[in-house]
Amino acid sequence: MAAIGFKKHNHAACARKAIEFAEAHCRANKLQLTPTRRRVLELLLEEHRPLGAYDILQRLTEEGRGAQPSIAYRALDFLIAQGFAHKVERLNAFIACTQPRETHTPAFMICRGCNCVAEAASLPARSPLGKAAREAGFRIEQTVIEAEGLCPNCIAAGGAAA
Amino acid sequence: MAAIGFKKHNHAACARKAIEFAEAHCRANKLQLTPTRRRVLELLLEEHRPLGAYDILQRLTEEGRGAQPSIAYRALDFLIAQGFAHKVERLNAFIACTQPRETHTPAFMICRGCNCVAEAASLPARSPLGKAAREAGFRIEQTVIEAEGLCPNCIAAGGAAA
DNA sequence: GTAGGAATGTTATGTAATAACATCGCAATG
DNA sequence: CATTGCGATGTTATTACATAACATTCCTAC
Repeated sequence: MAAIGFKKHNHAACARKAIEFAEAHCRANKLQLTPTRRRVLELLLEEHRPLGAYDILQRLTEEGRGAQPSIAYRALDFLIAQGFAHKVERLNAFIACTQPRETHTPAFMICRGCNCVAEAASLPARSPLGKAAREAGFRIEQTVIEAEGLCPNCIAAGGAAA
Repeated sequence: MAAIGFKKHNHAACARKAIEFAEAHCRANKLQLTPTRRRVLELLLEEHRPLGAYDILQRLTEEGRGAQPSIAYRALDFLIAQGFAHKVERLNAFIACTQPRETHTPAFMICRGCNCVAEAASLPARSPLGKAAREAGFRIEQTVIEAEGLCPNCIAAGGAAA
């Protein structure tokens, strides 16, 4: 839980924190937060919306960092592996992690009105899914938990056929 | 819960039941279970694995039912809308519903060892996600709940680097 | 008998992701 | 200081997934 949710907040500060966390994490684990990787993380942090890999690629291209899908996918793979970003399967798109310091299985709330996404921490073990898995003898390694609907702002606005 | 799980079972019987249910549902709601729609459902029911849209399309083509993606996607859209099938977002693939009679939000357990998938019924309202949504004022309309890991058979087999 | 709606046919295009292989730069080691 | 190994990039090509847009067919209801 503890979704940072759909409230306004200080973007610049949250982005700066995330970058600092990534830097520290990479230093501590001898990983390279290379310019492209760092830039992709910055791009994701500028939004609380998911970006497609090709949106990112376009930005990179405009900035002269190469025009091939691999460029974007490789950076994204790294960011995801380190927990700095997540893939939103429902949208085939990517989003910066808003709570990178905790080990977590992210859960997303995707607003179909304004296309924003909030991240919550899920606890798979406690969910009905976790229970079903135990009963079935299934060993969960990763989970995708995504809800689509309307955020409070869009509900208030009577947005998108609420 | 109540995953039909990873056990062996009578394929033919479960497929027949699902088809019968679909027929009845369509009759009751004046919907057309056309030959292509019916055939796609049958194809999905032959497996407890997800099939890609293009896998299905290939089968349809071999059977002389047209070779364009739309054919497959339209049939799948119909089956999904009626709850006879689901999309597994993680795999960009489709699977027949194993519990069509209940209104449900499906949850999937995807085995990376044998590529089989079991369906469980999730209860979004009771999950951590449901709680987070209530706290955030988010109105859930649809959920994607998917777990990836190893099924009991593959664990027993020491399968795929268990 | 013809108007409307649902389903299908068909062509084309758009979007997402990966494969495969070459190269570069750096750091550890002998 | 050569060389080997590895992680990161560069580059070309291909594969996979999905939808747009428009024509046609077929049934049914008026």
